[in-house]
Amino acid sequence: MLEARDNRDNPDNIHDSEPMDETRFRMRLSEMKAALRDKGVVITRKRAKILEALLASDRHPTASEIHESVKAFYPGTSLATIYNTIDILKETGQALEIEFSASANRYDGRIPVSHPHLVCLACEKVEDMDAAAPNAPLELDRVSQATGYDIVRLRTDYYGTCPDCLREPRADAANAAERGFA
Amino acid sequence: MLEARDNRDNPDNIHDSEPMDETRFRMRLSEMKAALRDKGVVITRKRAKILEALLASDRHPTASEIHESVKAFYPGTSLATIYNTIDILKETGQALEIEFSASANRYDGRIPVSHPHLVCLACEKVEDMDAAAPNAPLELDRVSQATGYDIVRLRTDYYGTCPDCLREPRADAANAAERGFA
DNA sequence: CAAGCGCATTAGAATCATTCTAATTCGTTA
DNA sequence: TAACGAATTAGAATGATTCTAATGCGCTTG
Repeated sequence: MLEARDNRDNPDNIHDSEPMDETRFRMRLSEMKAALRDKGVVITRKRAKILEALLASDRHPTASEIHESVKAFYPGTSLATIYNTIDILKETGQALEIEFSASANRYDGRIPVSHPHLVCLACEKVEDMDAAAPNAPLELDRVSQATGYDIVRLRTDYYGTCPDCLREPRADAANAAERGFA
Repeated sequence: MLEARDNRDNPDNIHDSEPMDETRFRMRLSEMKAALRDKGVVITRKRAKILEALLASDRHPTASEIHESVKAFYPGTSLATIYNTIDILKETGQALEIEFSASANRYDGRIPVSHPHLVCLACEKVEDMDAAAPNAPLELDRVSQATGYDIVRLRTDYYGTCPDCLREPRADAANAAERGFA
């Protein structure tokens, strides 16, 4: 998690955009597989690749970005399979859907519980913000009691321009395209 | 319309779902018109009706709900006109778009600055939650400084089931909740 | 090894909100 | 009244997602 930039010295750092390290990646991957198997879901090779693509990206991939990743290994893969698998992940609580209407939805398999996101309007990437996450359950209770709602999920997103895009501003489209998911 | 629930006695009440009173409605309406005219936008009769429909609804209407309202007065109105006017309202900062990918976007013309919403997954209505709004500007600064982003907008939504739907669960309630947001 | 069952996968069609396009109409001003 | 630009229109286009119906694959059982 802290391999590229070491920002442990900065107490103000409240977001986490680092790639997962190998250990964490593998742990989370088998956690996901176990959770699926518990529900009777068969882990096919394609499905395994979809889980890997979801975890490997540090940008919160869209369905079609995952599709591209998987097709590198299994060229004949259909988009429908990606959506099917994502649905299973959502149903089993193993992935979080971050909804956008202007562009494609993005998915978080690393931290499948509600937490704040940083959304860059220039390059469209989505980063996790860890700081406020622990408060979330308390917050749900507080709002439930205050409003009479039965609150089950909280969405908190901050929209703006990320440091990279602030540094080298370009046409939004070009910038977004260039930073395409691998 | 909604029967006026009197919840002034409840100090815990932090949401506001009441219809606007006549005075507030008219004030906000002329405020919106003035803001548009300042930008050189002509207020046609249809556009005026669109603004009224946006303000009159206490559910944060969708484009097509506004369309239905306006068609009662001007039957030939096209959906494109609704979207055109909404675009102008967004551009001039007079309406807030609440994005959903699973269903149609909803719009808030009453409080056009970012504030928390309560989203009912059963009946899909969106209510304002006033409590935390004053903190928003500070929050943007805090997050900007902590993350290096230039944060311009904050979205906070609570998803759950509203008191009305908790009281009388409908057949499609569970269905909508499941499909809507995982 | 063969047969059969059920889930996984597929291509392509369908859906739905939204945006675009190009033509027409309206309102204002000269 | 003429003429210009903005407003409005119907319908086509778009793009993400979901649906459908057929096919394929892996597993189990005999």
